[in-house]
Amino acid sequence: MRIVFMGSPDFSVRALETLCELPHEIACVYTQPPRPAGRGKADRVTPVHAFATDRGLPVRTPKSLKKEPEQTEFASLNVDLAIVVAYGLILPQPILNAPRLGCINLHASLLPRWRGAAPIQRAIMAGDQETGVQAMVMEAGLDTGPVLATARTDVVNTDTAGTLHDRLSELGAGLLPDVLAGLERGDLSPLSQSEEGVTYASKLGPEDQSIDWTRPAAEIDCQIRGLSPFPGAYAYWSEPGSDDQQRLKLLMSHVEEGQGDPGTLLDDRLLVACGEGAVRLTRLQKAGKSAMDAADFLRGTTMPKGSRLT
RNA sequence: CGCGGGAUGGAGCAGUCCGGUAGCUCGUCAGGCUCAUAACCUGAAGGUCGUAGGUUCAAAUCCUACUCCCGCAC
Repeated sequence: MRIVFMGSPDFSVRALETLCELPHEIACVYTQPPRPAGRGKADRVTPVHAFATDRGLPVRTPKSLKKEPEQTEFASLNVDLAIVVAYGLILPQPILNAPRLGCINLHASLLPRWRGAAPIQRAIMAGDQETGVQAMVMEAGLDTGPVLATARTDVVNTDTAGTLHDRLSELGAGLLPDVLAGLERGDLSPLSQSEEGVTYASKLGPEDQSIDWTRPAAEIDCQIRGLSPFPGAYAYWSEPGSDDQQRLKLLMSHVEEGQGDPGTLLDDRLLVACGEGAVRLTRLQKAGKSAMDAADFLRGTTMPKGSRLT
């Protein structure tokens, strides 16, 4: 088949790599345009862009697909299928209609749960025990199309958004060979999504990152792991006798017994009282420093029992 | 030219302002002790102080350029 791949972040790269190994022709790779990002202000190409360039694949980076010239150009590729994995642009109906077999999307949740932007993080933050990745037929609605294939995985209490991201990326790529073969034969049976259990994984914002210590420990633990390693949950702490608050990024934790005034350190080894129970911080990062495990962190920073995180 | 922090034995840090024998907590190794819930005691090894120049009798420390890491913002 002649295929267009559309994707942007690291999550998509694994799928593109798999696609390269399959006996199909990649007509073009669409990805988000280079933008000023990171420190400095240099334009950065997306991970998909970098990978495609490396493989010598043609790349296009339109800012939008809503205008007719882009749509015409897309249609003129005359492809059988578009595979979309975390592309980051809305595909208008003319685009969806252009490929002979339509557009399929890989989405990192068990739909209809966690439709939208940040399904991996939201699944952990909500304490889901299981999640997965699905291939679906794209429709105009946001992640509403019928499902073609599913891979499931348990979410364990040592998972972070990072570990889950890597696993789902791998599982998603693994769905492609069978899905493409099935589409080619025309013998897949798309399964409409349930109308119940719909949730939306809204984009992460600053309000998701700050910790409310009055919440139960289990929820805070999920918040910390769901935002790790990126963008990170954070708390403020000031050394005893000092007024400067320093921002600490909290990257890993687990729930332990304990109770006290929410936010108070219950020992000198990073056990923090929550509204219900306590969390032990096991990996964290000071501003300007690299992330480190609790044991390393405590060699250079003393956080005595009784001091407070806010 | 977005703002800012940082690089010092294996780990995490102090020392830099005010130049003068490289220090702390841990780890490692050797010996001792024997139940101390992060065991303890004694001893030892281990560092051209990110790189390249410059100033100086003397540079981790002052000056210049560069590399790499990170926080914010985007």
